[in-house]
Amino acid sequence: MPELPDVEGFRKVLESCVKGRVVQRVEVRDAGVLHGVSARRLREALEGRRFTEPERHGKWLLARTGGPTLVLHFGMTGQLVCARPDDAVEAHDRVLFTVARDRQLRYRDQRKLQGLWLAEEELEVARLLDGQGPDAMAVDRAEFESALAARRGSVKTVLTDQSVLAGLGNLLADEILWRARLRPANRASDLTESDRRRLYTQMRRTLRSAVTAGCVPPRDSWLTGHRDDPDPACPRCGTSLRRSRMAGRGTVWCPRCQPDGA
DNA sequence: AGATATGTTCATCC
DNA sequence: TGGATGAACATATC
Repeated sequence: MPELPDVEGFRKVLESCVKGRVVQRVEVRDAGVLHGVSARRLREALEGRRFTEPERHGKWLLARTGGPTLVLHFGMTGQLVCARPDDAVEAHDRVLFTVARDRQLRYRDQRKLQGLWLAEEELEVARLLDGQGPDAMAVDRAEFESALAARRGSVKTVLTDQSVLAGLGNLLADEILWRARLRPANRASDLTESDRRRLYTQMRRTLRSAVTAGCVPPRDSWLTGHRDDPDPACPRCGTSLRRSRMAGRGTVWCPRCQPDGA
């Protein structure tokens, strides 16, 4: 699930569910999601602290407290849900944060590919986010264009490289490239000035809608709405979509709308 | 049984 | 050094 729009949705969950509230109890049900911190230390560090304004960078989420910062990454299946303490605990609820008699934040994750970190100080936050490129939502046109121009790899690989641009995942990259009419395998450094401008514009538009939806919506008019069709057709021109694999990730594109570069 | 899945990291080869 | 590829991580579903 989680790409930038999903994580932005989780940031809003933090904002509405726990911001301004004091952590009353931390319950670690599966310490396998903790990185570099014990369940005991996590509890000691957070119980009694008040959550402040949460932040997001790319696919990383920072739950700040004024003291230590809880840093979250959701891998492919993680999510953050606002529940009530007496709601039944689900199989994949890994850590529970009770912040009121009727409010409990839950880190839920099936596959445990990523998880939670505790940054005791700002320097550790910086260390965890070290190597992340500019956030895809916040990057300006000039920065975006120069980041792309400097890379020789395929444009899809570059878009999903978190050290170039933070936040885009597999679905978003395919969606944006389809809207910008660029073939994923084209080299980023071969894009023309107008290709790059179009790509930036479409990235913004796509992100705006997806953030509103809280995910990359599988709408009929979007490429993403057809990824799982048995014989997918381009929602724009009806041509059969092509599938391939790039850097180990399933890639979908329209051979007609997204012409071979060069 | 095997392939696939929205992520990241590490090893390896060119 | 960059870039491409594949495996690994853990688990569910088609």
